[in-house]
Amino acid sequence: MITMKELAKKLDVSVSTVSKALSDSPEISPSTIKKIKEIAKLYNYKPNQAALNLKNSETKTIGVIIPDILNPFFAKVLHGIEEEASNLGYNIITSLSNETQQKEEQSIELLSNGSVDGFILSVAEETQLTKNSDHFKACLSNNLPLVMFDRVAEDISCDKIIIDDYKAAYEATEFLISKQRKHILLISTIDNLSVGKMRVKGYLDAIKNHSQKNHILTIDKKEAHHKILEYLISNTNIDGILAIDNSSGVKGINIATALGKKVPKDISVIGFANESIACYSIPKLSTVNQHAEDIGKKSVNLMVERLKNKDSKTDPKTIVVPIKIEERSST
Amino acid sequence: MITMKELAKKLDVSVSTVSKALSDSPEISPSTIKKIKEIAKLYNYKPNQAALNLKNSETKTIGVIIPDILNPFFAKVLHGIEEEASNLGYNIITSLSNETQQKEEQSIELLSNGSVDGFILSVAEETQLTKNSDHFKACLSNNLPLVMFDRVAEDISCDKIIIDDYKAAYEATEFLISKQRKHILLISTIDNLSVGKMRVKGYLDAIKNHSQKNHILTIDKKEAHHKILEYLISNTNIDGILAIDNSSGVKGINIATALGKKVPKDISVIGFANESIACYSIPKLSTVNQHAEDIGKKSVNLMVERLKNKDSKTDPKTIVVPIKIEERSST
DNA sequence: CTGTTAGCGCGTTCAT
DNA sequence: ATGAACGCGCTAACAG
Repeated sequence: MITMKELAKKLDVSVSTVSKALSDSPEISPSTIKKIKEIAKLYNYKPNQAALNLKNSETKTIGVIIPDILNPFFAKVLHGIEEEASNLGYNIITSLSNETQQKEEQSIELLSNGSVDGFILSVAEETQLTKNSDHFKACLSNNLPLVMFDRVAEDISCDKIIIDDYKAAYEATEFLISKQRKHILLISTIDNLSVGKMRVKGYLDAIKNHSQKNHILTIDKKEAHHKILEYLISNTNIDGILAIDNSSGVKGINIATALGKKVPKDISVIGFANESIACYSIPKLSTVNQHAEDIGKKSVNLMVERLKNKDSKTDPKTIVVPIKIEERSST
Repeated sequence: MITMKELAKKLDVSVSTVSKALSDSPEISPSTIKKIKEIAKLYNYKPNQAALNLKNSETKTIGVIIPDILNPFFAKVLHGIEEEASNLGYNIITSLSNETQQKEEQSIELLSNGSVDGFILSVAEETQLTKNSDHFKACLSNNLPLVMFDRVAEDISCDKIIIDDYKAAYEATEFLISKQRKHILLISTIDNLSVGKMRVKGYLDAIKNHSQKNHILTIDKKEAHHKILEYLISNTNIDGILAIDNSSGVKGINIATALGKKVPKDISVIGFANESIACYSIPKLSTVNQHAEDIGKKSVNLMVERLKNKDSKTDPKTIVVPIKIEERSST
């Protein structure tokens, strides 16, 4: 990497002349500007990012902490974040918490040293259980802005992007009811998460308001197949499934089919997922589309806006992203 | 963020004393070391990363360019990369090429300014078609090490991590043959990729050596369902499927089942995928496990090793990661 | 044992 | 129109 100093020596001018020329300063004569720019291009000069970071005390880099990159929802959000950040001239440093609080804390700690200008994150499962948010507070008192998406910490005052999980589940349930379903089963592998709890609430209220009986199956992801199979065998009256995580819906269809049921004639299924998973069943799973990419993009927008107005202490915003029910042949 | 300068002023010592004290220099008396460390902890002092980057002209950051984060194989590799990098004290800046050459070039260009110490990447689909590798060359001539994994550029001399795609497909085919399969269909959505071509070769040779007839279905991912269905309807003799991408195997099972075939009695299926996708069919798909996390970890190891010996020009290595056939109930 | 100086690469005064 | 000097935060060489 060639430096200004070296360019200056080659042309026998001063470093500051080079600096000014490269930024088209009116102080420098057009001819020398041309000369300097030519040699800069020739040697493929690029301003050293580390030096700029130090000088400007900003890095144009956002720290992103993702709980689980194998979850297609988070993968999509990351995609949205990366795209928008790239468009706005920001880089992202990605950390994966793997749902542990320890890694989440460590990531924040390690990057809170001038490596990033702020954090975009979704709270790790473990952190949602312990409800410990000291590391988030440390972040803010460190003057590093925070944007939380999807899974947020209630007691932290920062920008947030969420979907209306209650409403989403309520509407999805009503959607099944509108299909004349009388025994709708809710399947959840995420009952320990804030979003999971809200979805269950939405389901229960919809069920209640339509005077139906609720059926809830709470399971661990690893034993999903086994438990769903068992449940559907013992409860043959189930004619609708609302899967509030992203994988149980497809499994539900496949298991129901294996049991000889016709989907959607005998049983309707809808899940919180997206096309990339919905296509792994026949018929394709209907979904509550959470617009993951959008969530990512909006997170970056919030972050960049806040970085621009670092001094002016505007109030934290919470943006609720609308969901959309995408009907496919499973309902 | 408090600086050394400020700490120094508080204790009325010089900045270099603070610096030395914090690194336990024997030049400083134990008592002042203690004093300085205490106040440093009190004010939560952290060395400014930008300053260190500038001083050491290294960032302890690796640029990672992933073609498609929704592909679980790449998601897993990223997981491995992140984990190993984190263990070794490195951060990663992640870019997504979305399979385009333009974004791949842009990412390299943007980060080749002291933002990262090197790149770990898998070549974008488009780049594999155009065979243009000027941006990779620029990288190397810029003295930024390159590690390519899975999809590599043949004409670039750098460290590489691959699986033996030829052998993997050959063995997977023989595995099906050992199950008495006589009409094995190869399904591919990645015939334009180097890895896809090698897998087809492996399949063809295995088929030939066992005097069977080959059946190849090359399709676009978007129309996979439709085309596979069509093919299986017109070719009822197919009794085995080798899916060389990560999604067609599950689809194959589901479609065969929908057509009334018993898996694996009537038809055996094996795919290049992993547990996270294999579980979306009944029975679960058997897979050629590519040890994605391992590939990620090894990539980081290669990179870090090369960064350590920047001066000594050791020859580029190509590491071949062994694959493993994981039989599940679909074969 | 502690302090002064210099320099990493850059942009921004302030002089000339 | 050009150059010299300074500082961002840190470490290392050199003085005392």
